[in-house]
Formats: sequence, C-alpha cells, structure tokens
Amino acid sequence: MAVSNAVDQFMRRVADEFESLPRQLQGIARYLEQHRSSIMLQKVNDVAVGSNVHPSAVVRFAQRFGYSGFSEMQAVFRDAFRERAEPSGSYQHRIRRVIAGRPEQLDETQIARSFIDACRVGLDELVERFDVTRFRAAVDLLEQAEQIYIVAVRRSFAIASYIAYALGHTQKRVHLVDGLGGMHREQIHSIGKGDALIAISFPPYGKETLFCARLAHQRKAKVIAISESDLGPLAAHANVLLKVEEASAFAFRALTSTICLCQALFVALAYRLELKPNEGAHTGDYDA
Amino acid sequence: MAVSNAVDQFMRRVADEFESLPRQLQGIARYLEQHRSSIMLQKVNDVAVGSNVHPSAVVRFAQRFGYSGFSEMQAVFRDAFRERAEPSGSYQHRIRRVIAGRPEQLDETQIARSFIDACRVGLDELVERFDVTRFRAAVDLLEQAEQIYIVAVRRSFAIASYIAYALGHTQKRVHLVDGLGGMHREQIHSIGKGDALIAISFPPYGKETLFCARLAHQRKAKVIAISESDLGPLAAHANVLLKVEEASAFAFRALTSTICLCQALFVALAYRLELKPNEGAHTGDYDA
DNA sequence: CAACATATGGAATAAAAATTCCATATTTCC
DNA sequence: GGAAATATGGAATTTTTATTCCATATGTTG
Repeated sequence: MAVSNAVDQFMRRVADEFESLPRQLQGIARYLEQHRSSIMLQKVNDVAVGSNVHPSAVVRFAQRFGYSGFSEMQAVFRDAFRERAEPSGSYQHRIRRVIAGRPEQLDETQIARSFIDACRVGLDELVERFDVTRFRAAVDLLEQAEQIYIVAVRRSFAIASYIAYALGHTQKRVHLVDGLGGMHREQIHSIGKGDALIAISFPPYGKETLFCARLAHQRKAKVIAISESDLGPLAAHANVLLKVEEASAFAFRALTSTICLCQALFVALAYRLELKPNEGAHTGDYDA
Repeated sequence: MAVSNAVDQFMRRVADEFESLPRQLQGIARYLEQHRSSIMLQKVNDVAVGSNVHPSAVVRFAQRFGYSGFSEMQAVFRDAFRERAEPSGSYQHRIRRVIAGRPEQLDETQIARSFIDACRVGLDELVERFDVTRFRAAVDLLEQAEQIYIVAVRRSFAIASYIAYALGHTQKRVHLVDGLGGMHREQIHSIGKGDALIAISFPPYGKETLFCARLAHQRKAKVIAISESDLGPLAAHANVLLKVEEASAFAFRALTSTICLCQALFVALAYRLELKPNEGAHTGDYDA
C-alpha cells in the first residue's frame, strides 16, 4: 500500500497489538475497524454501546495506544475525513477516467469492478422476476420432504455443497450427491417417495444431474430444479422449477444470483420450520 | 434531482428567509451553505468562529429556524450524511423495521425478498470498499504461483470448491484441501515455497483453515486470505488479505459478496494469463 | 488454591459544549 | 434626536460528554 493515511496507520498498529489485547478492547478494535468511516461523528458512548463495553473501556483503549483519551483518538479519524473530503473532485475524476478509459485499456481492477457490477445487476433481476408462487411451492416441498437429496456438478457443485451444509442444520436428513468415487448413481439410488431432490443445472446440462432428476421423478420423489429456463431438459422431471438468469461478464458466468436464491430458499425454510437460530453477528459454531 | 434530502430542504428555507435576517445571521447562513458537508462534525464554536460571530448567535440562528438549538440543527446535517455514507446502516434499519414492525405476518416471500435485498447491499459495499492494491497483489501472487492450494471449511467450503473448479481451467496445478477422510493435514502437507494458498475463513474461524494457513506460511508459501477483518487470526499468516464484509439478514450470513469477489479474482487472473475463453453466453463444456 | 496481576463497570468528577440570561450596543422609524 | 425595537456579546448556567477513581470480578501463576 503506497500512501497510507493516519487512520490506516493507526488501524495497522491496532492490528499488530490486537492479539495481546484484553477481550473487551479487542471488541472495540473490531468495532473501530468496522465503523472507521463514521467514528468521527460518534460519541464515546456510541462506540461503547456498539462494542458492548463500558465507556471507560473505550477511553482505556485510546490511552493504550498513546492518546490522552477518546477525544484525541477520535481526532485522528476526524482529521483524516477532513483531508479526504476537501479534495472532493478526485472522486469525480476517478469515475470519469474509468468511464473514458474503458474500451481498450481494461486493467484487471476495472475488470473486477465490472464483474461485480454485473453481479449486482443480476441480483436486481432476481428480485424483479421473483416468482412468489414457485418459491412457495419449493419451500412447501422441502418442508414436507422426509429426506432431501441435492445434486449438481462442475460449476454448480459449489452451490449444492452449500445447500447441503445449510440444510444440515435442520432436522431433515440431507444427502449430497457429490459423485465421490464416481458414485452418482449409487448415491441417488435410495431416493424414493416422500423424498425431495434439489437439482441444479445450467447449459450445457450435466448428465449426472439429469440422470438423478430423471430417476427421482420415476421414483415419485419431488424434484426442485434450479435452472435457466422452463424449456431445458430439467423441466421435464421437475415439480417446481426456480428460474435464475445469471449475469455474465467477460465470458464468465456469475454465480451470485443462484447462490443468493438458494440461501433465500434456505432462510425461508428455516423460518417455516420455526428454526430460529441465534440472532447476532455469527451463527454459532457453524460458520467457518 | 427528484427527492431532495433534509439538508437541501433546510438550506432552501434559509435562502428564502435570508434577506430578512440580521447581519450576523446572514453570515452564519453563508457559512453553513459553504460548509454544509462538514457541519456535522463542527462544534457551535467552530461555526461561530467561522462566521465571526458569538456562539449564542449560532444558537439563535438555529432557533429562528425552529430548532431547539444548535445541536438539533446539526443533527439534520449528521443524519443526512449518515444516510449517504452508510447505506449499510440504513439497511440494518430497514431489516430491523421489517422484523420489529410485523413480527408475525412475515411470510417467507418477504423474507426471501429481504434476504436478496441484503445481498444487493452487500455487493454495493463490496464495490465501495474495493481495495485495488490488495486485489492486484492477490492476482500477482496467483499469477506467480506454481501450484495453488485452496482451503475452507463448513460454510465457506462451497467457495473453495468453486475456486478449485474455476482455477482448474487454467494451467496452474490446483489442490483443493477438502478434508476428505479427515486428511486436511495430509492434503496441505506438500505445500512449499513458490506455491500459493487461498484460505477462506470467517468468524468463528475454522481450525483446519487456520492450520493450513499457518503451515503454508511456515513453508514460505504465499497466503491469500479471504476474511472479514484485518484483525482476525488469518491476518497473521497472510501475505494478502482480501476483506469481505458479508451482509446478514435473519441471522443468516450471505455468501454472495464472497463468491462474487472470488469470481472477480479468477476473471482478473484469467485475463492476466491471457487465457481468453470463448466469448459468449457459456464457456464451452465447463458449465453444468 | 492462595496470591497476584489484570480487567471490568458503577459512580463521581472533570471538562467541554451548548444554551440562556441580560446588560449594552445598534438600528429603525417617527 | 429620541423612543422603541432589535441585535449583539460577555458571563453564568445547564446539559452533555469525557475521564478518572476505585471496588469488585476475573483470570493467571506458582
């Protein structure tokens, strides 16, 4: 990092000492990092409440890093903001440069930004085309299923793996058809009536996924397909088809909308099952 | 501009009455207009000095416009800033309102929509806080690595699995540390100088991931950490830390921002390697 | 598990900031 | 030019905010 401002320097110092800090002060450090852009207009008390500590802990924190108290530490943030706010033209400049320079000199940073942009658009469309009826139907199926199988390959496998992880926190029995040892067939084999299969596949549809969907359908299991269109090969075997049109940029297809939809599906199911996980920043031991 | 914010409205009111204001109060009005963007962090005294008047004049000014005093008037500026600077704050608010406002009649459809919304906000923040330097550094490391290892557990495993899939399309040798058979240790064991490790972990950090990061670091391999903050335990072992602050809603943490960042990383790398996959909607046979 | 070091939070105190009060200055209008 | 109305700024007061003090709690070490 070329030029770091006072705040960055300070936060670095905090990061260095972080490990040796008492529990509460660590909490404050995290809070500061998280809210670095608005510390300048917070009172000690805001910081204290935000960090779940007593105001005096905040003062001690500041003193530990060489300031006379909170006020002096806060000044660092305030001044940094002021410096930044004054040459406000620079932001406008940057935007213009990016837009103007776009056609040829695409550097990887711009590529990254564009890609993220594409993902945002994808999510916008997801909301817009959100099909309430189908979504509900999908939740219904999952709610009623005794066992839930999940299958996807290649690009979509990550999604399946996430769903399996998430559903693992419910009472349902969950089977991820991961094809380990080439055993797709064997893994789906025991599916039957009363079960549900979540099959995720996009063009050019993976044959393992199609196979599983077909088998599940034959066995009278319910099939929830997540795919791109009602016309694809998955549609034939699906009881509910959730449509996702992923954005693509630079010839790469995004994955954000699909995963977002799947998470939404899971959250909805969790609420339906009255599974209320602990409120808060992280969900117990399940994250990683 | 369609909807004007509170500050604009207020300044308009001031402009209207300007002519009928006593000399000093006019001075204050000019000062406010000139410094509207930093009033939020000024004291009455700053404004008074800046306008060459007595502090009480500033209070009188505020009262003339219907506020109880300077503090109340300042709040207008502060709140306006907060709304702009922290769309995330407003997001938290919105979520809280949704939850608090209609505790019972939250149906799963609304939940799903809110969740998708949260993801969108998350992507907005991702763009906003995008750290160019670090991102480039990460691409550099990957470009130079001979072999690339990827590790993540539980919630983040899906991400790792996607990265492994994507990198599989480059010339790099890719190793997904998936812990199959409890063999995290064995899988990371052969990492060494010249290699890179991508480690993804969020609170409460998975110990397998930490172990791999530590080992990689000891072995002089480069470590790219994808995590929530510079203060977490991954930071100590990382050469580059890419920060992602996932939105969370209904006590579930989103995954969209993380996966979006990882895809962007891959796209950037692909371009760097001058790997130009076929233009078009889907990338050959690799999708599923 | 005792003795010590360290961390924590309630309450008191100090400091800073905002507001009010009021005596004086300035302007306005007849 | 003088009376009334309005504006101004010094100082006191009130309110808010920050800091310190200290008793208690918690953790650590031998």
